[in-house]
Amino acid sequence: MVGKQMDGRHAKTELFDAFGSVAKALSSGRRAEIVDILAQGERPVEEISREISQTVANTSQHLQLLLRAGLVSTRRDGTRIYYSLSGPSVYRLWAAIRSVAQDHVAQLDDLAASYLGDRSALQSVTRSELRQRLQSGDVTVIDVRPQQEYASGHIPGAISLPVKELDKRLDQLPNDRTVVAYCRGPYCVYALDAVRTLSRHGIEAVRLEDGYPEWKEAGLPVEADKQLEPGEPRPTAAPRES
Amino acid sequence: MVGKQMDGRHAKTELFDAFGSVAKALSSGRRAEIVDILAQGERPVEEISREISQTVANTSQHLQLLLRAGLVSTRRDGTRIYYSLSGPSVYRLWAAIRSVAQDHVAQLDDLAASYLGDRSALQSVTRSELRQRLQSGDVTVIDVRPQQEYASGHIPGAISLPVKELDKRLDQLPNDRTVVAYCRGPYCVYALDAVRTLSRHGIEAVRLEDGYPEWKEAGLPVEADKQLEPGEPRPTAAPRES
DNA sequence: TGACTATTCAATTATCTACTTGAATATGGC
DNA sequence: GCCATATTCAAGTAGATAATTGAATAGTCA
Repeated sequence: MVGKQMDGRHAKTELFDAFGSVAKALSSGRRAEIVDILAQGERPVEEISREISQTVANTSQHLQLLLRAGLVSTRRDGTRIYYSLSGPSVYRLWAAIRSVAQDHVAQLDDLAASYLGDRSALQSVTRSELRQRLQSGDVTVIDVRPQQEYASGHIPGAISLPVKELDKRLDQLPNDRTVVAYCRGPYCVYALDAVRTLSRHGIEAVRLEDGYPEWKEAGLPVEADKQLEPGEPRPTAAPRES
Repeated sequence: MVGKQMDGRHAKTELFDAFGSVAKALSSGRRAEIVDILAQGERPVEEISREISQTVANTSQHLQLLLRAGLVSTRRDGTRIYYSLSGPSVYRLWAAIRSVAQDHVAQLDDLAASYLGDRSALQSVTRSELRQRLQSGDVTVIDVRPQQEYASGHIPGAISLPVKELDKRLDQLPNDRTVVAYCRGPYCVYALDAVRTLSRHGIEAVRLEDGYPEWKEAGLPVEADKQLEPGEPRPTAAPRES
């Protein structure tokens, strides 16, 4: 043989340790949050650190661990370093982890409820339902993530209406059509908050059952604004003057 | 609200820590090996400990960690406790980890080569190829895993011929038909060893590109010997007397 | 060039992990 | 009830991990 049965156990240990190191990269809740954010598109360190409520130094260390493990890659743009997922298999791994947690972690529903609030009163639509209703044109779809995430990829036909601006821009929404809100995924509060806000203002609103990354992963059509600067004119909701 | 924005960060931390704990369960190479074995079917502690070359006490602790994390469940049968994967999402998670490692861990090919040996000379067939050739009946398919694993599920039409017995039972194989060997999955040595052994003896042999769990996961037909006792008459290769 | 900003590095701390060893439980056969 | 076997528990150790703090790089822009 090729020197393999020489020490099969040692080689097997090293091989499976390599698989273990991939899992270890996601074994920290903070790194799981990072991957969830990067699933929306690339981000510089400082923004990630704000999202996960950690110091920049600590976030940088988490990111470098993810980088060494191969799950993310970097791109320098001037003084900023943008991190992104290395490929679609990384997102699929993240989705697989959520799925196991959903299926087999007893407390998960409680934890989700205490972060997301009570979802029982809020209606949701599936991806295929939304797709049909988009084609027949009888809904307004809003992307309630930060505009930057909308810019790096969104559902065609959706308008960008970040949940933080929702209160100020309610008048831009029709009140004779159902509004469908979507955000980062099944454990993101934005769409839920948006639906709650809209309902409170008498606008019929539902949410997409999961988020943009799941839509994209399912192979459904997506659209991106190529080069959008930070504080740029961006797609808005229904034009005021109409 | 429902007491959620009271401490959204704390709730988010706990939720994502729960996802992290799922990944952490697979962050040890030894536990990854355990999951790979349990993907073949349930197993008692002592056998698992032998497979992963660890003491029974240490293996037991790994298993209990997997149990607490929700990835495995147990069944008592007399004095033995059989561990098994809690559900299909756990296998999918394991497959997702391998896939990320394959795509993004630089040294993986080297590690795999040093455990599995040089695969370049050995032919493999895909699942769909194998399925077609099974239907046209022009191949002999052998399951080279330990017979117990064959018993708890195998490809219909395959015969059990554990790689450890292959040398003694070569005469049970036809030498006028191609033999297809399969085993536990893409990082299992058994099918590779079997193909090498058969080729050395002048029998045309190829391997299935991956293993039984992948076949089953793909939704292809499977077959199981329901209640098979440990040292029982088992399905054998071609009958001697024919 | 020099001030400014984004990111990384280095050193430290408290906590956790994998594995070992030896003893404790629990079940089934006699 | 008692022995044998399978599994778990408990205590200990060496090494790893997440987060903190403060300093060091490496680009940008005036």
